[in-house]
Amino acid sequence: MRNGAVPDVVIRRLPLYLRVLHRLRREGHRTVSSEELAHYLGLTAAQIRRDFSYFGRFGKQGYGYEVDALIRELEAVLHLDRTWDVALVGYGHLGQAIAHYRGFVPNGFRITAIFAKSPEHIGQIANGIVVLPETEIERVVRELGIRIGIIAVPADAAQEVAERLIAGGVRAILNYAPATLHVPSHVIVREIDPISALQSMTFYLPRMDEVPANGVSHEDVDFTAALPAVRRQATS
Amino acid sequence: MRNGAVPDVVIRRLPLYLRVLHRLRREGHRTVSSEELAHYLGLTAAQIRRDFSYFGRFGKQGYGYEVDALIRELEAVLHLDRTWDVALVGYGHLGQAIAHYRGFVPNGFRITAIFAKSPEHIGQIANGIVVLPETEIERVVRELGIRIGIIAVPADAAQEVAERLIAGGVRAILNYAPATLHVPSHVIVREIDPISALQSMTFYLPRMDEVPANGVSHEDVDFTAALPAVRRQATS
DNA sequence: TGGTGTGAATACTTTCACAGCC
DNA sequence: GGCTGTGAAAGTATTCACACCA
Repeated sequence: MRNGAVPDVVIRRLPLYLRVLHRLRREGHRTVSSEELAHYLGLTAAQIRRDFSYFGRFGKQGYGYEVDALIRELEAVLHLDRTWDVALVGYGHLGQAIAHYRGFVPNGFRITAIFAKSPEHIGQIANGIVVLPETEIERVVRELGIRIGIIAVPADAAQEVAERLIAGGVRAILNYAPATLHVPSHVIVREIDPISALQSMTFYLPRMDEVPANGVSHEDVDFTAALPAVRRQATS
Repeated sequence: MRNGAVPDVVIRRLPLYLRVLHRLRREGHRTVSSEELAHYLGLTAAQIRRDFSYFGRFGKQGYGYEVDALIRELEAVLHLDRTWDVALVGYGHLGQAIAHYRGFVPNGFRITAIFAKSPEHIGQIANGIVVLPETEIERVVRELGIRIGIIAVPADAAQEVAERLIAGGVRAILNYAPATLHVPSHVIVREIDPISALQSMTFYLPRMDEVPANGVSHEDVDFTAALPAVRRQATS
């Protein structure tokens, strides 16, 4: 296993493990079993043990995993034992919301450059960062050594922005634009696409507005014996 | 699998097909081949034909697909030949951005109820909708017959909000909170999680100069096989 | 005893490759 | 000739089930 490739689907689960582990640590748990983790995440214990096994033997038989040590291991695997600078492109409604989001820093990311096209946005200041014109992307990204970009521009501008980011040295793109980016194979892209997520859920909803006569009422529902919907999806 | 016949992974691709098809129609294309669609989406032609084959025979041999007809077929499959009402819970930074997003309506969704906890938000008006207290969720969602909810509250409030939405009749949840929701099996959940997306990409980024001394390095990982945005490059 | 790590089995997804039809 | 739809094959991912160990 050591020399083999790690499936991307495994990599995408690691941040979810970290999220739960941080919560457990906050709540004072010292150890955790694969069974408990599975419960919290709506996965199976075997899957969690298998996932960890790609990277090492983090557990102790008859005991489980030490929360603290496991966090350190997984953060090292994901290269989260440092802070990553991020370039944000787009400063409309969405871009501004992203620029002001307080969740990046505690999770290892820091927006250190912001770019916009519209003259009304350029020169504004967000969290102490001056919004620069998009023509500066390549130069600034290169000078700051930024490897991660967030695209929050309209769909028809996304490809061009991606190319500028990549020209400046970006290797990972978080794409909020509803467009498929065409990038070279050394660049990774993840999509944030709420419209697609909604549109894929309506498949499972009956067309009619009325609640079926035999529908399940909430009193019948067992929220603790979780069979979370997480299992039927990957990422959004 | 909720549906029993069609894999969820296929369902999640259908909105992407629709997105490209709408663009093609806007640009005046009358027909399209699986090969072209594959190119635009970074998938393979065989995969696209296979996906469509779960729902019918939409193409014409030697010819391809009629863009217009294919859009209608896929929208019918996804139950997008109507408008879906959506309840939004949370009216902080994120909730407000969602409430004002103009992309829902042209894609079949309309926010018709908004709920918040904080007294400073309750009573505000967004797009003509009064922000109601979260205690009203169950009653209002039931009275309006809403089946889709968007959760944009802090992680530690998300489970309770989900339960209220479900109690009111919601069957599909778009969850922006960084928390795993535990829901009964007749409810579907999709996650919007930019932090996890970022954290899973850093795995593939070398830490500055250094290559991990042991463990799996990014070169061992076959992400071309897992990442659509990357694979297209090889195909084209 | 309780829980890990992992071969083997199973389940799922994608791709190949080609018959068939326009 | 060109392109779909689909059996069959190949490739991935998950789950089972148990040896083994603290």
